[in-house]
Amino acid sequence: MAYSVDIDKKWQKRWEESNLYRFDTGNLDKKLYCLEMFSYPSGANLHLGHWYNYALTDSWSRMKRMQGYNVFHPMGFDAFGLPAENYAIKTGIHPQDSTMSNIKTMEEQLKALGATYDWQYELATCTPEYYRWNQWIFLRMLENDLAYRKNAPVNWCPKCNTVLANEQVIDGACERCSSEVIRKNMTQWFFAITKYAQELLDCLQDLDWPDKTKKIQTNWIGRSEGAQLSFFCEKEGAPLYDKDGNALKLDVFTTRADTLMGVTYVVVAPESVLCDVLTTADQLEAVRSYQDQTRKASDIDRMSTTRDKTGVFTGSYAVHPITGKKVPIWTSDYVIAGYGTGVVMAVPAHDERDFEFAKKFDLDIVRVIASSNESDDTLPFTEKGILVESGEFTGLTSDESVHAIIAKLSPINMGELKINFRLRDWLISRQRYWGTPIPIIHCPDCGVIPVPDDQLPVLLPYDVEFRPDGESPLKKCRSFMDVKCPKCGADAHRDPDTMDTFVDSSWYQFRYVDNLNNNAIFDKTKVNAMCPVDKYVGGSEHAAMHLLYARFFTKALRDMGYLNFDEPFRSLVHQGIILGPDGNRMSKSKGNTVAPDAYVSKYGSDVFRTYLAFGFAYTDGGPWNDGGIQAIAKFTSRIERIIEDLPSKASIGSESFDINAEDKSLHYAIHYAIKSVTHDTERFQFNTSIARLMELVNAINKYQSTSSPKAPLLRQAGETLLLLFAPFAPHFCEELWNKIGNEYSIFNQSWPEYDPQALVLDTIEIAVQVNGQVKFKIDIDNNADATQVEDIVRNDERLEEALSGRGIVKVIYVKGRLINIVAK
RNA sequence: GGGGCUGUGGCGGAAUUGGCAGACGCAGCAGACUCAAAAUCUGCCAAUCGAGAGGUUGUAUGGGUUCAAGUCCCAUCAGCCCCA
Repeated sequence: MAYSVDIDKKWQKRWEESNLYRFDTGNLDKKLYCLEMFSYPSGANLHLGHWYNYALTDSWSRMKRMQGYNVFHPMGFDAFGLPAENYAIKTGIHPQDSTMSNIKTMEEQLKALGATYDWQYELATCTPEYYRWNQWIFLRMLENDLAYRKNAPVNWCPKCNTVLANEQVIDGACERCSSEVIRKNMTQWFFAITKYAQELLDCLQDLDWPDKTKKIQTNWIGRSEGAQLSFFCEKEGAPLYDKDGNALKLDVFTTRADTLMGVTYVVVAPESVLCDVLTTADQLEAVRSYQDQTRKASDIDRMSTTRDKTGVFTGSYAVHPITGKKVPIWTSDYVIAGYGTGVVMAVPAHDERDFEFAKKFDLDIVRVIASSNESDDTLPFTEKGILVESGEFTGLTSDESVHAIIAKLSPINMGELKINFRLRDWLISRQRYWGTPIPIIHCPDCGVIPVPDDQLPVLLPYDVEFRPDGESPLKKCRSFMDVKCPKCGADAHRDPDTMDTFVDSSWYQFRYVDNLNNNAIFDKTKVNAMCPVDKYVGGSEHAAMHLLYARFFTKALRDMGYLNFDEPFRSLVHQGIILGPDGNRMSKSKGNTVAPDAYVSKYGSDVFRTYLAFGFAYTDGGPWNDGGIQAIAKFTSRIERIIEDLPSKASIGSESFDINAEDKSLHYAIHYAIKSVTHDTERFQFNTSIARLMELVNAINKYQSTSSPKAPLLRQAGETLLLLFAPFAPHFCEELWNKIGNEYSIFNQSWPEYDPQALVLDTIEIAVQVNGQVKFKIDIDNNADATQVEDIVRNDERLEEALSGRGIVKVIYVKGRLINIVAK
């Protein structure tokens, strides 16, 4: 029977019945935890991106299995999230119903892919058995001061009366009704990821992760060394005090404390509380209207350096900590409340944005830094240099002056060296239904009260109203909201928000290991034995958020005593993106999508999988090409023919035979294929692995047509070919392995090992270069050393012509590759 | 705006990490088998000059380092991705 989707089904059934992929919990010494990022169960079928990620990582793990590793390869579903809820608003179909039915479909399709998943370890984040532990972690974070509440801005659509996620805001407008989105403050929950900022940065270097991912995280964390300086302030002619009666200080963070003497004004973010405090009665109207205006701008726009500068004077003044001089306090949207302290000292002479702002509003510009090396220092001059016009600091270099300035300010508590991180604490509250309820009760008397552990899970209610009318669905659900205070018994209400779904995916890699545990989040011993994940594969779009959050959770759980390692994912690979045939990202609106199902039913899963392996550089991806899959179908039928003609086991006698050159060359081809396929597959270079297998097929075909092919050698070649190809085309190879009378299963066989001796050739060809340019080639003995090779070349008649009269200056021999003659 | 990545034949892509550029495949061309077609097999296939042997140029562009650069450095151009 020729290979088809029926062969797929036949072996999928057999594998399942024989529990071939059941993980062996008894042999953890050789465990290997291989994990792909789990998927969101969307309505559509498994798409090409899923196949590309899952099928090829499966090939990798199959090789590992054959190499003797006890591979743990689970699969699950990232099942909470916005799309299901939006779908419910549109169609009235409940997120739970649509999600559960999508999961069912995807399970079927994942099985059709023919992967080695052990489905006993499956999980779905939307089940109470899972999200209960999100709540449990939240409570532990709360106990350990890693969770707290504060006011933070949300995107608010005034027409829909609802909070929008960032991805629902398109060009500053609501994706549903197109009205302008504004920023609005709400009290929300945060996880204190910034407490781990330094460790998250420090541990990066030891991870086997792509450099660019590490770089993205480094930038995301954004460590900068600088100073925090303080300014007292005056409003309506009198000093300002805070609520404790101390003089109010404006703290600013700067990496350029050396420019302090050039400060000519101070800027506060319009949305910060300080802005309201500082605004004088005269300026109130102007500031209010400016605040309204900036609520509409996104942070990205606001940080743009090309944007036209806007701003308003608050009416108050800051007092320079060294000169005592008063400088005006402005508010402008180029300062953002969430970043640093929300206040900056402006030094227009030495900062481009300050310069532009000062020009526009006619503020003073005072040079305090001059070039130290005669280079052009036209203002704004943003480099370091020598201080000028800086009183006692004049003449110091920028670096020296920072220490001098801090030395002066630090004793009076007006300045200190400080490290600042760009990383912000993680806002986890979502004003949404389809997520994990936050296990908090708000009591009018006792305040914020955590739900006791023994009352978990706080179940997400099923009967809710999805109509968007300004209230989150949970808030309208009386049966959910109304609750007694666990402390005093008074009427209280639950927190109406749910958690960001990144919470779910921050620790699922640990839950897989002990997914059925009803008494604990997971067993510590099991997790310590099975984790961290040895190979993690998923899209690079998660480089910053998911991967950082999961690292944070690991460290937090470690410090709370629930596990004892530092990092969740030891080794990481990102697959590329497969584009439509037109080279654009696939999308329904462009009409360039490619659905795997049609190809799988036409050619079988293995042809499709192999094409994915062969057609692209795995980490790059690239445009889909229909022709390529034909080539793979042709390739598999060539293998089928080779295997059909393979000498049977019985026909192979034990008598020895003389080895001729053709035998030797096939023997070489076999071992060369073993070596390169092993090496390339290990590194996720699937395309070259398949290329080497094609070469082996070519070599076998060539050998078959020689005068006296030897049966044992042919048999060995055929079997090796099947073993090496099995990870890519598992059903196909299992079928052929069975057909040639070998025992079930091919995946219980050992991965072939190459014999280095087989790869040693008697003679090799090397290139002869003159000044780096190849002139001719010579055959040399494999063992020849540099002097012997040089002799051969010097005696070669072609050399004279190549030199064309020049003399030999130097000779460089690169063993087995080339010899370069430097001539003049 | 900031940050990151990529640039190699008609196409997808290789290149032992600084050592013979274009492996492997697609498409194309020529041939074998066939009454014919399909399938299969064999050969050719970067550009340019040359009948040929062979020469010259060539990895986005311009410079640089090196005995040697697709690979390292600087600048420019183009495309793609990310930004709580």
